[in-house]
Amino acid sequence: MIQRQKGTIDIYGDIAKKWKYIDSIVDMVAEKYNYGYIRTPIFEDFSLFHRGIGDSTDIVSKETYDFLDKGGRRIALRPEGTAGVVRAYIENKMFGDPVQPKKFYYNGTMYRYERPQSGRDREFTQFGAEILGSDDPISDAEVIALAISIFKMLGLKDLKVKLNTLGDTESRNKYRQVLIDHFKPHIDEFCEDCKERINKNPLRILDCKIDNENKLMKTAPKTIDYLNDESRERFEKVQEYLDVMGIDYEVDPTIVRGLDYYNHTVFEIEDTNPNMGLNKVILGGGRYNGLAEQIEGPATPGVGWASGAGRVVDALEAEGVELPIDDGIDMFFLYVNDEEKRSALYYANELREAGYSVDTEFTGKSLKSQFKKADRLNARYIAVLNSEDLKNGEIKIKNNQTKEEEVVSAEALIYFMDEKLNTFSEEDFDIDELMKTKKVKEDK
RNA sequence: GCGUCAUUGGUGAAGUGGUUAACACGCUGGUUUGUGGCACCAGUACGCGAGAGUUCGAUUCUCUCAUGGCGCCCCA
Repeated sequence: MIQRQKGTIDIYGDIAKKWKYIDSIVDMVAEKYNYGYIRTPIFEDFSLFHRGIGDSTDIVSKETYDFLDKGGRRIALRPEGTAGVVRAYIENKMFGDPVQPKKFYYNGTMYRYERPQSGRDREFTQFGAEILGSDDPISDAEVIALAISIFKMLGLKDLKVKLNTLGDTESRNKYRQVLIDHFKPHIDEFCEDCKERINKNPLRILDCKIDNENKLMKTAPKTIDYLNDESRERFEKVQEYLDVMGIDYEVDPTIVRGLDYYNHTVFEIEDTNPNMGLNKVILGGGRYNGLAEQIEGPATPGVGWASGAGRVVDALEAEGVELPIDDGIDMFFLYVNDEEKRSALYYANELREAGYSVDTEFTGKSLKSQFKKADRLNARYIAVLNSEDLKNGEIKIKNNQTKEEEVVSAEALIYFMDEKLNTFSEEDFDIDELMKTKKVKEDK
């Protein structure tokens, strides 16, 4: 049997509804912040992700899903969204657009060639946002605000923003050296991986799970202490702007990005719910002023983030958030004979065009099993078609909650549905409650 | 790439080197010729991830592969 590829998943049924709902919230909130939807190719030239030199070059090529196409071109499936967006910005000369900065959001599948494990598949979905063309800290703050808005709108509550700065290249290099000087004399006390990391990417020692109790970790120098004035001021501004928007955050000196094009602001958002397990980070991002130049475009400052949709689903699960996913259908048509079947088809079609969700029997099973099916589909009403009734221009409709049955004129079927399903009841809208929440907002 | 545990029907799963692979849910039909969700009865794996080996005989033992879970590396 042909099975799906390692590290891929099929999304369908109720889970698919969740994903669609998340997508719709991302769209809605991003549009409110005036971010434009961008869709870049899933495959790109390998070198887009394998540019230049740096600590992480080996890693990037090791885990990139790449291949030679029939023309001998080296193709990579995109491992992340940012590089493609920056490439598109440059290639389409969007830097020439009079409205700057350009603000983008995307949502799509990404690929990494690695062994699947908890929360990590080979094909996975990320949504993300980028601001290109602004070096002002307001953009750092806004992009974080957008992320928080999306998560809040989804119903997540246990959110923690962790913020740090890597400073500019000068500050970063200085810090890097100080860090090496700090760990090097005692590197024997650390794990094998850290002994590697001190040469390849010393910042990542701070992330080590094995050595995190080592006293040198706590006494390790902090990036903040090695910032030059410009970098420090910028970091303070980012915090100031977050304060203005009332966004809680925590400065965490251990937040570090693996890739070397990051500078200045870096951040992560965690879901702190105890049910989350090991993978608490649901979003990561930062400023990448050097990236555009690395891919041979005009120097363009940028800041953005990406969030794994799978992790967000996990977070919703962990927090027990009930998504307002409308399941169930308005009407299910039952029939037995062929004449009734045609009527089912006719009226189902009519109701669908009037905007109702309707289904009917396909397999011609017993009435008993049709009732069961209607229940499974969570039908609010069941129409039991009967030749006798149809002759009189009538349809028997059963309310599947109350089990009450009434005979309705077939002509007035849509009117019947309008009356039953389309009216606002007092319970749907609690005006006082709405006003109360509005007031609280205004008081702030 | 490394380590580790797993893989039995539509689903959850039990199980043994040897005539019929439990049990439950579900599904189909019937009791009840076209108003169900209850109850009872019956049916429901030419098959135990794939391939090879050991054996008189393997779903059960061994090996290889595939996939999954967890962890490591790495994490954009």
